[in-house]
Formats: sequence, structure tokens, C-alpha cells
Amino acid sequence: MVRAGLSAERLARAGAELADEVGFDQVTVSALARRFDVRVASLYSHVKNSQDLKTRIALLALEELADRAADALAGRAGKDALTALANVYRDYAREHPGRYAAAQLRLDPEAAATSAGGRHAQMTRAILRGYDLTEPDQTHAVRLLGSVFHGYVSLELGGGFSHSAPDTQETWSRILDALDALLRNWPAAHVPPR
Amino acid sequence: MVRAGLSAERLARAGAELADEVGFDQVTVSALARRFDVRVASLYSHVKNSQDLKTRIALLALEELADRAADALAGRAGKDALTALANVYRDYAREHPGRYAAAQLRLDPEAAATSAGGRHAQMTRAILRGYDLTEPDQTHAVRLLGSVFHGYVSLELGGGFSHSAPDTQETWSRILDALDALLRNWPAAHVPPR
DNA sequence: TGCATTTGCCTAAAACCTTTAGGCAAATGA
DNA sequence: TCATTTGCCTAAAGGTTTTAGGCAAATGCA
Repeated sequence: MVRAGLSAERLARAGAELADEVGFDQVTVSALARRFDVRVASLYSHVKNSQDLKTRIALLALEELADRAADALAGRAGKDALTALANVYRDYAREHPGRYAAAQLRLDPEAAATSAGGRHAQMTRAILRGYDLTEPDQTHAVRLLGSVFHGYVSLELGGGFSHSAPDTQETWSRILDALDALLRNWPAAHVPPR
Repeated sequence: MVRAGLSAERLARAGAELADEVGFDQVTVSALARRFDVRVASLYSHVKNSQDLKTRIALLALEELADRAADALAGRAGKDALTALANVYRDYAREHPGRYAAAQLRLDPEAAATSAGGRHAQMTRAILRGYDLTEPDQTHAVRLLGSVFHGYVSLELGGGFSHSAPDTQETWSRILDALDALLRNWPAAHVPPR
């Protein structure tokens, strides 16, 4: 009886592919076993349980995404860097919707600590070096950028922007223009009324 | 044998409560039957299946959210309206995380058509009447606002902003200030280089 | 090479969720 | 009052998760 050569990493990779094909919430230990043509119980030697499997897929996606982001940022600054990072998220979500959904999984603190989450925050912060922001404004801006990137990508992916006129590429460009303008001219703490 | 008085609406309402208590993805036909102290199969006289139940919860949440938004916008304009609408989303997500997650459910076109989705878009558009934007910039701005609101709320809810210094309330205020400033000074289509 | 240990996948089985089919009793209404 | 409709039930099949225990393949050491 020939062995299938399973391992936690291979399961996570196959799980990520499966997620892109059928959606992250359809990723199941059973479906994965079927894909390896192996009995379900066999997977439990490699992953603790279903939650563990999903966490591994999430960590994989976060790493991939961080790697792409690091690549894209190399040698860029200012709006160029802003656009590059934004496009990494959007393109990744379009190419790998299941993995992107996985990356959104709420991780327990232990898993979160070993995740690439910190790299993502660092890279967003790096972009802001091209603009003139000091703490705590920098943190506010990091959060704004994260919100826009994630919010836009997830609404677009979920079809929230369909059935409407200006195409989404145009909107995306204009949003990036707007963010660039905003960062170059970040409003002071207290905007005077009117 | 006394009847439990089930109905599609009661199931949706109870499902929404359950979602807030244990998370939307833990909402199951079984759990709901247990809550009504009724056999599982009995629910299938009122909802078509599990997907149907979830869709009804999503539609309920979208309606509630739209009602709150309409209330909040009444008599407000400009930044006042912007802040009010933004807070409706954020507060709703914090008070009803399960319902908020439900509202994010990808609806099939048929359900989407009967949903309050259109009202939401309309209300965001209404806010922009307080600013000087014409089409297609208005649509771009609607999409930006949707992205920021949804993105921020879902990151904050998912714990994405935890373990960090400036508190999230402060960031939220500053982001609203920034959006207001941006809308008052929306950049023209072609930002000159440099 | 030969043997002991480890490792990997298996069968079996229990628990839970989903969904359909068919039945009886309660509610409704003529 | 009696017929019909409606609501919840039992039964059953099929799928996913998870644990326990077993045998054979791979590995490693003499």
C-alpha cells in the first residue's frame, strides 16, 4: 500500500487551492481527504482538527500576500508605493478569492503572533515614510489605508459594486488618487467648524 | 400537544439573536430548533433550507441597518450626516456582530434585489449632496465611503486594531475628519505628476 | 543485511448537522 | 359538526468531525 505523502504543509497548500476553487467556507477535512484520495481520519495525523487546518491556510495566505507586498514595495516610494501595495491586495483577492477570504479568518492570539500580520502593518507604515506624518497620525493613516484596501477589495469581490456604471477600475484609480492627496495634506487634529 | 408558533420571520429573528450570541457561522438549523425546543425537521416547513435561513437573517440585518441609517440621517447634512451614518454602521456592528456578519453574506441576485441594499447606496449618495460632487465622482465617492465604513468596522471587529496605542475611537474620529476634508476637496480626475 | 522502532494511513464507531418523506393531531372555517 | 389545512412529529438516509486502535511501510541502528 503506497503512501500518499501527506504533511501539514501539503494539506495547507491543497486547502488553499481548494478554497480558491470552491470558496473558503467549503474547505472541509472531508473534501481535502477526497482530493488526496485518502480516508478522512488520515488527515488527523497532520492537522489537529478542522480549525487547525483553516488556520494553516490563513497563515499561508498571509505569508504569500506579505511576500508579494514586499516585492512590490521594493524600490518604490510615495504614491508609486501606495498604488503598488494597494494593487497587491486587490490582485491577490481577484486571483485567489479563497485564500483572500482565509486571510480574513479571525486568528487566536497565538496564531496571530506567528502570522505575517506584523509584516503587513510594517509595510503600510513604510509607505507613509513618503508622506509627512508623525505619530499618532501615522497610526491613524495606517488604519485608514488598511480599511480602504480591505473594504474596497471585499466589497468588489462580494459583488457590491456590480450593476453600476463607472467601472471599478476607474473607481479604484480615483480612490488611490484621493488617498494620495489626503496623505499629502492630512488634516490637523481639530478641524475648525465650517 | 401545544404548538410552538414558528414562522419564517420568527426563525429569522431568533436566528439573528443566535448569531449575535455565538457568531453567524454557528447559526444552524439544529441550534435554532433547540432554541425553540422543537424537532429539527419542523423548521423545514418554514424555511427551505439552511441557506434560506441565513439569507433571511441577512435580509433582516440589512433592513434594520437601513432603518437605523434613515433615522440617523433625518435632519442632518454635511459632515454631521457623514458622521451619523458612519456611526450607525460601527455601532450596529459592535452591538450586533452576528447580524453585521450576516449582512455581509453574498446574496443571490434574486435576494439582493429584494434587499435593503439599494437603500444603503441611496443614503450614502444622499450624504454627498452636502458636498460638491457630480457624476461620476459621486459614484467613486460612494464606493470610497462604503469601503472605509465596511473595512474599518470589519477590521476593528476582527481585532485587527487591537494591541496598539492610539485608541480606536480616536482613529475613527480622525478618519471621519479626513473623509470630510477629502470630500470637500475631491481631487480632479488627473492629478498632475509630482 | 536484519531487526526494532517510528510513522502513516487504515477501519470502526460515535456524535452532530442537513434534508426528505410520511403521519397524526391541532387549528380553521364552512 | 365535520372536512380541510396546517404544524410539528417520527423515521431514515447521507454527510462532516473527531477519537481509538491496528497493520504495514519507512526509517534507523547494529
